[in-house]
Amino acid sequence: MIFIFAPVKAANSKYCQCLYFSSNALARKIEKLANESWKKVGLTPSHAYLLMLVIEEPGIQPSALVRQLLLTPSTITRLIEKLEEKKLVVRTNEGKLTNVYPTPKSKAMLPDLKDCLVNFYQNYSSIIGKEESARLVNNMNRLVDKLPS
Amino acid sequence: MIFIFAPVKAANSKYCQCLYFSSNALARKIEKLANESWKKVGLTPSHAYLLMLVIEEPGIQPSALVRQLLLTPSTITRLIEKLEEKKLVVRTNEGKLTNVYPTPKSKAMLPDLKDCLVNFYQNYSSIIGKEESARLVNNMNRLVDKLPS
DNA sequence: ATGTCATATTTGTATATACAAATAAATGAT
DNA sequence: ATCATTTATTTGTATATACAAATATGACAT
Repeated sequence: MIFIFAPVKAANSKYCQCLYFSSNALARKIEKLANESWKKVGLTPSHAYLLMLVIEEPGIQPSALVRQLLLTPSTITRLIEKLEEKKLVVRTNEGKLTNVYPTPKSKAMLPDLKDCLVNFYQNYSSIIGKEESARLVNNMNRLVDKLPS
Repeated sequence: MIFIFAPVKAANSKYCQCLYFSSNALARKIEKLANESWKKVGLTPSHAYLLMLVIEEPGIQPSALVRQLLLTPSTITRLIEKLEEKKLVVRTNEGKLTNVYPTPKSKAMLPDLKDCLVNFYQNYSSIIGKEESARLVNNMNRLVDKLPS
């Protein structure tokens, strides 16, 4: 295959040997791919992951979502707010705790959400290979756990 | 070492086997580490990388910066605008092209910028190891180049 | 009981990034 | 020469995320 115009490649970048550069470039590309996969349910991947956790564990608290999604408390609140606007979750307050519950509407969406997840997985693993992606995911997670929070 | 409260770990997350989750979690942590390293020059890592490219190649055009940094044209424009406000670069227009030049102020900063780069590299490689990080960076770049733009 | 500290959540604000559309200039075909 | 297409850049707007501060509640020692 001949590229008349040079394709934009990380390998062509001066800073491609820097972890900052590579991890960001990768995350942005993956994000784009994931957005495609979750378009069918009209949610961003983050909202969809959070919603799936809520459906699987009704009444789950924001602090637990923080731990599951590795996002900050404020981000979790904002994600929940958006899902609440869309009538996909409801919040109840008991003392200082908040419980997040799915609605009938979102429970009915669960099969579609799982389809998106499968679709996304198949999508990226067809591009980069099942074993390779599994290996990379493991390496990345090891790193995440080593780095300071 | 005993953790009274469970640390937040990717391994504890339900979705830790998903590339979306892992790549984002990693990028966010790396971003935080990088922000620390570049605090000394008062720039975010993205601004600093862009600025270093401009200093190394005065007159470089936004389109070239897009290719080097794997960011979108609009993002590049916004980054340049901010550096212009800080009097670290200037722009000239010739026809449809734009040239970006460093200022004396930013040229004087180059050693500090490189220090930040070295500091960042030493920082993360002391945490995760030189070979391991190099290997990971290579894997990530291979992926970036495989994924559709 | 009271006061201090820790925990859970939300709110105000800032920021990097992207998409889509707009603008402008260059190229090429007829 | 003129018109359509491509290329380069900017602008308007939206969004996910985070930090810092605010709020509220619970726990615990005295």
